[in-house]
Amino acid sequence: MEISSHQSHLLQQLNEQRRQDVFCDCSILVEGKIFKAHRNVLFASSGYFKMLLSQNSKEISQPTTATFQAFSPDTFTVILDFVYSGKLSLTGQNVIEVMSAASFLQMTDVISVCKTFIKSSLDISEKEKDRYFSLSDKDASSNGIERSFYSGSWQEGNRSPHAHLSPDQGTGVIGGKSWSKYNYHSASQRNAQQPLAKNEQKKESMKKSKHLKVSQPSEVVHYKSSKREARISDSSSHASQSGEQAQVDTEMDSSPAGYQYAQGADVTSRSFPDDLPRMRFKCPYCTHVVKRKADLKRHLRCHTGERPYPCQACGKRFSRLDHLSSHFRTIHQACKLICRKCKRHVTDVTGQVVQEGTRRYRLCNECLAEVGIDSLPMDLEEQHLMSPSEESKDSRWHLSEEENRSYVEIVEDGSADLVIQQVDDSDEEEEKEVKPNIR
DNA sequence: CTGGGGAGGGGGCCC
DNA sequence: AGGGCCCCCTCCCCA
Repeated sequence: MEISSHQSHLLQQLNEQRRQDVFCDCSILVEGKIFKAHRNVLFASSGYFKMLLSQNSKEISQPTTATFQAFSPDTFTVILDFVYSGKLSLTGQNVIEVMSAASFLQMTDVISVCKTFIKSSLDISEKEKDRYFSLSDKDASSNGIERSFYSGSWQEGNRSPHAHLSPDQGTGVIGGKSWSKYNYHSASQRNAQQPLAKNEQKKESMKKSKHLKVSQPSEVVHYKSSKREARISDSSSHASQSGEQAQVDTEMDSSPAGYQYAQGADVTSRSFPDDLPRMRFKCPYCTHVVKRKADLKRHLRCHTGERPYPCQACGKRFSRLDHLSSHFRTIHQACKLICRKCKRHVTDVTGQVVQEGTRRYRLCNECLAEVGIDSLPMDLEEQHLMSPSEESKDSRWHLSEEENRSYVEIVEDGSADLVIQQVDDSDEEEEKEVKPNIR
């Protein structure tokens, strides 16, 4: 016969003992703050403590002390509260640090919940954007053009975005049902439903497979092929690891100088010399370590596949605003003062901008003559396309009815019609509608 | 088949 | 913290 309340009661009792410092045989020093705990509980909860305490098991009569500077006392409070209660108090502000700490402490359940939390957070932010575009879609649809791809992920399963618990509010409970109610879409799944210019679809479909792979944590070790990443991975001998847990374990085991499990070891000071920044943020998906939380947030997008910055002109989505800006300048604004044909430097006088579909580039007058284009279009409708940076300053991808219409028309117009325009480098660039107008 | 160029993408870091 | 720039790498296309 099993009494179901026994486990929770036992944990409750242990937590009470911890709070009252009863039978605590372990002290954890985090940035000067001392946490009392029970060796047994820590041993059972954390791979890190398991290693640490098993090394010191012979000295069981001595109280164990561990010192951490890799995370803040607040973060460790969240971790320790989880260990003694099963409840993980995640917020949008602390999730990165908690995940980083959990990775350090080898607490895979916590890592998983953090990942789920981040995913749900990304889903919500994506859905908020999607909802926005969906609202804009009504404008587009009213013009007779369907753009159902943005709202597709919602309709699936009749879920409302508001049915989701906000990551900033919720508390996940491992082993409970609090998280199971979420039915997440991976970023790659979302991508599959997003709009693409016709000429991009083939390319994107190839890249999607990459993203699908990335979105599977168990395969992340195999994801990177760049030399840069290889360099990072080399330091911890990850080549043969296949699973996420194995990866985490290896990080802890094979670091040459850091992560040593000695009594009272100041792990961070061994890992990072004094002249380096003390706080580092480790990616839970790979071995990458960054100095700033913002950089980790940015890096995480390469694992989640989140692409929050769509190009207004062609619909292609980017994970970073600067990449979108670069794309927009290069592809749609013809910012390079180089003749695309002969590669010579051109000016407003010596060259002109040529428009091919949504793509714009420059040709020198000689190459223009060679191609056989010698006149400017006469009856182009005006089209206003803000650069991504201007757009983000303004209304954060807000599409007015007018802009929305022109955007949709451009996306739909995949023809390779050539349109020549006068070079206009002013910030308030007035672009012309794409129309077949070349003889 | 191969080399060059364009475009995309990731990291570091400054403002 | 976010934006943006620079650098580097990879992939793809094309001659």
